Amino acid sequence: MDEIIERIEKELRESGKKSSRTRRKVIEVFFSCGGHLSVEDLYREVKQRYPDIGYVTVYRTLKVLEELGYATSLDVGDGSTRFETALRQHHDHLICTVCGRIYEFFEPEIEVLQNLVARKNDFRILDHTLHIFGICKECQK
Amino acid sequence: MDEIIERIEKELRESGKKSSRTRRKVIEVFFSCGGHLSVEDLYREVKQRYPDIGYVTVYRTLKVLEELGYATSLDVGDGSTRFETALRQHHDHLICTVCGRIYEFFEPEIEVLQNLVARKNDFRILDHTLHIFGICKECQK
DNA sequence: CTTCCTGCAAAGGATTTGCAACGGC
DNA sequence: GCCGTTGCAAATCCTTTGCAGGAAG
Repeated sequence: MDEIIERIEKELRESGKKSSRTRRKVIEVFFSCGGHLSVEDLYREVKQRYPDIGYVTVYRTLKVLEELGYATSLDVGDGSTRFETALRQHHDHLICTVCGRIYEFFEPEIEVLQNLVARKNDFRILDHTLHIFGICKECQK
Repeated sequence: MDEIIERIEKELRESGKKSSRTRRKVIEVFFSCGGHLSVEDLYREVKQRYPDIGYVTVYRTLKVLEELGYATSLDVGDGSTRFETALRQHHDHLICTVCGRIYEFFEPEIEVLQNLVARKNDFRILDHTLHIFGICKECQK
């Protein structure tokens, strides 16, 4: 946990930015929460532990993390952007339209097929998102 | 073309809505354009042929079409929602991050694998979106 | 002491809503 | 005539920006 933050702070400095106390706190909360948080969600968590930190700072910190590659934004179609930590292996999402929960999966075969499709179309892949919307196990009961 | 509009108008009436001249015009333009239009795009097209139609009506008409299943919204990550006609077979998208062009593809194997993933997770699929971002053939030159 | 960061308020863009007039059935 | 639709303006939601003060290097 601390190593991650230190690595990020090091990269921040290397890219001409600064590592402030405030920013460190936001990053710390973000990584300790872990889920698929909206800015709103993260702000709420941050506020609880550090009441003096403002909304805009959370936004800007997430943006910086995304630039450095430590956060990934995803659009689940509910109007607000979600962010997740980008330290783990690539994965895709099962999104429950009833409760909003987000589950992750990784299917190597699908990845392979995507590359195939790209090659067939002379398309150079930079990124991809696969979102499966539906009803999760819990909500089917 | 006309059959489609008539089918939609019939469904509109059946679902307690109405089929007005204005709405018909918007629907007509939407289907004649065909691409992956933003509300802005469609509004511009509509305005050109029927200057009296308002922005909000385009929004609302697209929403109605989506409800009835004749339009699908997709988020390509550029801030505004795109809409496409939903009469064709399901397909996924290659989105060029340089020129913004959107290409379509369909890979049955991927569909099968998605169903497999869902089954493994006891997840009932309602829908899915697979967006591959990258650089298209044209823009690689 | 220069540059970046912070927090507030204010601006911005996309989308939705309230409301009075209008149009379909 | 009743109820959905239209168009305008205003409101709303999420996100970004301007700016003055504060902190980092």
